[in-house]
Amino acid sequence: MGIVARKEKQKQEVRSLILEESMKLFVEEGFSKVSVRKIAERVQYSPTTLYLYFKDKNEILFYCCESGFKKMLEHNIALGLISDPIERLHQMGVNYLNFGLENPEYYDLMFIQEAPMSALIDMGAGWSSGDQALEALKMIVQDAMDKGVLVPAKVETVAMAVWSMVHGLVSLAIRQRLDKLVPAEDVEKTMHESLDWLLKTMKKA
Amino acid sequence: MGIVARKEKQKQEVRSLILEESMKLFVEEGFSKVSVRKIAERVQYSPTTLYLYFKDKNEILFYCCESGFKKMLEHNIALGLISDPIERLHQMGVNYLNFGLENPEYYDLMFIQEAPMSALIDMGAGWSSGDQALEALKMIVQDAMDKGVLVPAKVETVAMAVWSMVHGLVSLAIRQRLDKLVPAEDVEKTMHESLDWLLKTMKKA
DNA sequence: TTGAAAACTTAACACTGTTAATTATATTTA
DNA sequence: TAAATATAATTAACAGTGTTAAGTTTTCAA
Repeated sequence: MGIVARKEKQKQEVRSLILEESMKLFVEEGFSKVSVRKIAERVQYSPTTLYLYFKDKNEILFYCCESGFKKMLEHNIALGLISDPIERLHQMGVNYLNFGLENPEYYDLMFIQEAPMSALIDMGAGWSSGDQALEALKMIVQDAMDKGVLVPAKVETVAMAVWSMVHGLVSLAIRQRLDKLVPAEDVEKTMHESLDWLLKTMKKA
Repeated sequence: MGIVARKEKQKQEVRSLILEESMKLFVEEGFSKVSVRKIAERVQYSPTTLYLYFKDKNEILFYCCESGFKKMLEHNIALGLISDPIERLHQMGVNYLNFGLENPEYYDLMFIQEAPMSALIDMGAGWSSGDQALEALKMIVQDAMDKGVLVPAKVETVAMAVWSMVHGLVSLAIRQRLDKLVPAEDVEKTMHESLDWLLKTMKKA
């Protein structure tokens, strides 16, 4: 049965190729410019062939999204070295802002577009990579409370607050809303100040 | 010159009709289902006629957005009655969450989609209704600091933090992300708890 | 070498936003 | 009132979208 294994491997290679080229298209032209036909042209297949490898466009977007999470997790590798929970949470926030601002197209896909979530529902699958990131956040918050540097509260409540805050910053920035509050050239600086402010404020006196 | 005035009035009536029907379409079918042809069918005009009244689809979206802000401001009318700045800020946040959850299609248009902002740039105009809402937020924050119930900080920094937080909550909820953190049936409750937590945390001891 | 299975493509449908050219309808002038 | 002119609205068309069904080519086992 070596032949069926090889075939399977080839199939996976085509799948990977499609996803790779899709993501290049994203980064180069932005979410709204990505179309099935353009992806097909890049991988040198007919547009309809993509439907032999993926259920629909949403499913392609979903898998791109997944690799966005991998990219994001890389940012957080060095995080374990920081022992102070508040400092670790702070650095996690800084990483989040930087990832979003440096990879707006990825961020859009992962947290703003509804297409990947629709695919997820269609597939009946779980949001494994996203869940992983959320678990990490909850654990840090829990740790901070255990060590008494955070006022005790429900973990989910605080985690939701922190996540919403950094997501709000990034998504408003990406969608050109924050420059209505401060001049465009001050947006990034003020975003970091807001994050600093939150961490300072929530730290137990 | 009575005749030219009447003509102008008629033109405005058609414009209003187009916008009204556009918004009905929004609420009924959602942002992604709104098309120039569907709007045209509703107002009983040919699709191309809309281009005699608006530059393009983005401009229609922009004006719909504007009336979304009007709707939002209505929620905040009773706000002036609350004298305690923290309590007022809190109620403003509650109103924001409720508006977003009750009018997801409007919210999408106002704060998530990029189309209205693109129109704004094309038109060279200002974000008057949005600016108004942001000014109100800044004033409350300033007031709270003046009255010593908030730790002094740059007003823009705190305003950005608060806005980002509530926007993060609403936009993550709308885009089905928050139910990855808590069960779907607990989302709304936990959103309010997060807001409560923030206000309690930032209040000067 | 033949026959079946897998991989891929072509043609088509029903949409999308938008422009140019054309027709119909008022309004103004002779 | 009739002809000329502006204004308003439409039809036809372009280039694009996601997706499905039917047909073709290629690959591989008997």
